[in-house]
Amino acid sequence: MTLLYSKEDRLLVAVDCIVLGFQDKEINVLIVKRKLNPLKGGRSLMGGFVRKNESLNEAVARVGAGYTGVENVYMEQVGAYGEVNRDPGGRVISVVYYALIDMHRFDEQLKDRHNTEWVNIKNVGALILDHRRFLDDALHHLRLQSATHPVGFNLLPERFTLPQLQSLYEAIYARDLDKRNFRKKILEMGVLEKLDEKDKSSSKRGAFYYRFNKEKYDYMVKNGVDVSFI
Amino acid sequence: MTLLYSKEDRLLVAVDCIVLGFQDKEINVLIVKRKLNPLKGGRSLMGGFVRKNESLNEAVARVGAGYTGVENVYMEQVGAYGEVNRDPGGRVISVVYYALIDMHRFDEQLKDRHNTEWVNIKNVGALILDHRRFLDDALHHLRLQSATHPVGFNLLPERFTLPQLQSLYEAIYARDLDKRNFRKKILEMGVLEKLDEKDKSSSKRGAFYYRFNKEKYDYMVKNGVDVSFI
DNA sequence: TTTTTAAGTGTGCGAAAAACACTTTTATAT
DNA sequence: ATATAAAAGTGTTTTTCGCACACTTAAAAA
Repeated sequence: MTLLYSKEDRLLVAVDCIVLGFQDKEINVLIVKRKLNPLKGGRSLMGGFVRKNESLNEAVARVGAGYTGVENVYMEQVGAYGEVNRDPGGRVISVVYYALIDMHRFDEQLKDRHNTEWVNIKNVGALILDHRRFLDDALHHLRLQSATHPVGFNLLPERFTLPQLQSLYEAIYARDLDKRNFRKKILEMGVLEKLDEKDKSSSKRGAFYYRFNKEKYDYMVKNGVDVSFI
Repeated sequence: MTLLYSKEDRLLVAVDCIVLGFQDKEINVLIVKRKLNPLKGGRSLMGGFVRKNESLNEAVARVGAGYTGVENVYMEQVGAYGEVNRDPGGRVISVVYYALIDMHRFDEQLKDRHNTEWVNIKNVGALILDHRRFLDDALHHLRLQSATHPVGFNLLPERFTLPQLQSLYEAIYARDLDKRNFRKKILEMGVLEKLDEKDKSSSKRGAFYYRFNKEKYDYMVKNGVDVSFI
């Protein structure tokens, strides 16, 4: 069975995991100082090779969890990159994903261990190989995805306020949004639950917490109600 | 240099090429009777393995041209699929693309040689492995892409009529469009050139030929004019 | 009790999308 | 020559949606 394709070339397949988080009105990406040659010490995304007995999804979840300590994370595939000489270390096909995590769940201890740091996406600068392109493509994908699907909530804690949510979308789209229009539209969709408690950390008055009702959203989608996002 | 990653597993990497064409108001996909085991004789998309010294793009162009005789084809990547057991013939990562071709350029002689046939996308039915999912994902991608980019023209000859173009978009979106609204919108964009000649093949009156002016479109995009499609 | 600061709230206008039906052209049939 | 048939071509009205816009409220701190 495993000999059927025996004459074909076999290649290294890597996954690269772009870990994104949101804090203080900014989107941040986890950047690592690369541990191996070539380009040891260079600023890099988190990558790893796909093993014979794991799927792409399993591989990227493994790599992501290794650097963040967070499991069961929302991920999207950006695409596969396969130029012959994209990696001077060898012929490597790279499949790129981005992961959206709640930064509060990030395991800070892993930061020193792996030499990672959170960098505001506005200030990332150059990265090794074609990683800068991976990041740009991922952010482009995220913007498209955010406009039609409720993916942003994965970057927030379970309970969040409307000002927080607005600043998240402002960070994703890199432009200011009108407060009244934003609130009107997001509340009209009917997938946010207002809670009784307030977050007082950023104002005297405090802002009510909300929660995303995924069950209701899924139900609406299943029944053909079109729920387009912001 | 090539020994740097020597301990890592190497995998088979395939490209699958979904060849789409348009004729008689219908979108068709090229389906092949598979030549090799396993699943020899099954209804399949066109695939091939990526060689050590070719990029993904080169591989898929090679595979596509082998079955259609058409080169320099518009292609889009759909994604990479990497479940461990997706192919009973071995551990294969598949990177899926779709190609949009003008069916008039298709080399009919290759049809018999490779046992291919054009099938209306409405009547494709079951395919081997996860190819049915590849096709569904590709069509989804094509719909999104068509709404924002002028990709449909790749499915038409250089000269086409507005009724043809409309029926193409109707096929892509699988719904009827209003003739007046369609024509108004597409002409207002200012990227179609009306020619003097008429196509008389489908009506007594005849319909004027048009041509897509890619240079003008690119110029408009470069200068920030947003040209959204239908 | 005054001040400060962010949270919260409603309306009106303009542009774009969607609905809608008749006229024109011309080959073919009578 | 005239009638017919069949698809191409053409504008206007209505509706919807996005976008601009400014004041009030709550509550801690001074």
